[in-house]
Order: sequence, then structure tokens, then C-alpha cells
Amino acid sequence: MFSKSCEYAIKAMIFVAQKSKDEVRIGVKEIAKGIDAPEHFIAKILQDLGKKKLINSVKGPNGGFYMDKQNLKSSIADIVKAIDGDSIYKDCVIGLKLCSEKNPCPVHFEFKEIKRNLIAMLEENTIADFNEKLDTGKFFLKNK
Amino acid sequence: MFSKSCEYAIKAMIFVAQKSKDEVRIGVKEIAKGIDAPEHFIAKILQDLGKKKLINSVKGPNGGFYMDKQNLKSSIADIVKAIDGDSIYKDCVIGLKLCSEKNPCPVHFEFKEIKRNLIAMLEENTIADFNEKLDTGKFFLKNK
DNA sequence: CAATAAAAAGATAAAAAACTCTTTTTATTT
DNA sequence: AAATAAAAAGAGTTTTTTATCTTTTTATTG
Repeated sequence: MFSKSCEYAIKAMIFVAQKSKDEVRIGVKEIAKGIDAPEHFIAKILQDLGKKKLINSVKGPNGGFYMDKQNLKSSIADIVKAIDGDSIYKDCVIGLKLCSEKNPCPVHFEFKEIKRNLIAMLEENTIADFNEKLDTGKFFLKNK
Repeated sequence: MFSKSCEYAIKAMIFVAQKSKDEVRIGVKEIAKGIDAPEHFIAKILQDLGKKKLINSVKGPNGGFYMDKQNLKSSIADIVKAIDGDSIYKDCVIGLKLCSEKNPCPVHFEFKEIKRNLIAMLEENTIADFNEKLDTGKFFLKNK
């Protein structure tokens, strides 16, 4: 569904949100360990998320990544768009360039509903929402 | 959503079904042209689909690919499983190995419904269904 | 203000996916 | 039975994605 980079990005965003309450910063190492991702790879992804203003960072001693109130409002859709682009929004599922409402491929209308629901879900669920869920202790981010 | 190979596979299956009514065979070249896919690449995919009994073929002069009645009952799910595997069925959307009903990741239940609908759709829609649709002239497989 | 610790940036490497080319096998047709 | 035409199989190559390693920049802290 999503690229590995995108999976890491979602996990990292949720992880940083969890750990960085009141402007506390978390380093790449801790994030990488926390979400079981390769350190330098997740660093690149975080840089990218930073450039796209989905996450904040400061350099130097005691620096690291954190999320402000605005960042917490990011939806999964925002992360997916930042990392994988908007192909989920606009591309035909079987890759036809000309596929559209007027010129539908044979699977077009079957997928239309599915995509509509998927996109709605991606847009409605924010990092803040997942944050709250994790706080209940009934949800987990661990991999092993 | 699906790999390029899987997109080609779905297109090829629909295309062959369309063209191969009453055991007429179609060659790789025609298929490749018909769905705008690289010839030798789609050949590999067709071989694969053949081994997995989703499509039939005969070698030699006048040979080619065709689909029998049984083949026409294949669902998109069957094609996806054959080419991309069953990761859509079993994998966590953010890639957590331990994610489950008992140990859900923060996006688990949000995606559960989406995946359920997606899978239902993939399983319910068969090649024969799309075949009929194309016959109405209101659906297309062309790319340019 | 020097030392340090952290992210940012750049460059390289490995693995996987997409694609191509060549040879072999095998039905069919003459 | 020989010629042929097609898929099957095998062996690359290219591109993209994933991952690692090194250097640079910069904010903080002592």
C-alpha cells in the first residue's frame, strides 16, 4: 500500500509525537531504535519531513526532533502525500493514463468507493488522535 | 497500491479474456501492444500466470494465450495474490510485525474496515465481470 | 569562545523491481 | 519429417528503492 519510507515516516511521526510532549526533543538514534528502523535511513526521511514542515528540529547539543501543536494536526494523508506523493489520489489502480470518469477502466467504479473511503480515513485521522490512543495503553508501536 | 507487474497482470488478464473468446489464442506481441506493456516483461508475467493456472497457453505456430471458462472466474484478488502475494491480507499497514487485534498499532482499526472493503471488492469482481463491462462499450483498457 | 553534540547534506553501496535480450523447447503446419 | 512459429526458460541490464557511511553545518553549553 505504502512505500517502506512512508511506513517509517508514519511510525516516526507518531513516535516523536508521543515522546516530545512540551517541546522535549528526541534524537535520530532514539527514534530509530524506538520504531526499529535503520538510523541513517530514518534520518533522511526526518530531514524530508522537516523540509516539508511536518516536523520540527534543532541542531546542536540537546537538539533533536519535536512536534509543535500545528504538527500534531497532520493527518496520515499529509504524511503519505509528503513521502509517496499523491498517486493514491489521482492514479488509476491498473495504471491507465487515460482512465477517468468519462473514460473509465473496467475496475474504475469498483475502486472509486474504496479509494473514497481510504482517502477520507487518511485525512480524518491525525497524529494527535493516535497520540491519545497510545496514551490509553491499548495500542502499540513496538515491532518485537 | 499494486506493483507494476501486478497492474500489467490485471490488464493482460482482462485483455486476453476479451480477445480470446471460444479458445482463440493471442500472442505476447499482441497482448503487449494491446495493454501498452514492454513485450518481454509481460511475457514473464504471463509465464508466471500460466504456472499458477490463471491463464492457458499453447506453444508453436498458431499458439498463444487464452482463457477457459474456469480462468474467467478468477477474481482480481486471485491475480493480486499470484503476483504481489498476500501482503494486503496479512500485513500491518505501517509494517509492524507484531500488529494484531490483540496488539493493535494506532492505525489498526482505522484500516481494518478499509481493508475489509478492499478485499471484498477484490474477491467479488471477476475477469468475466469486466469482460461484460468492456462489451458494453462504456469501459476502456486503452492507454493512449 | 571553544568544545561538543546534534541535524543536514553529500556520496556511496546493496537489494529489489522493472525491463531486455538470447537460447531452448515444443506444438503445429506443410 | 522438416520448417516454423510461438511460448518457456535463462541470463543479463537498468532503474528505483532502501540502506550506509562520511563530511559539513550549526545550535548549545560549559
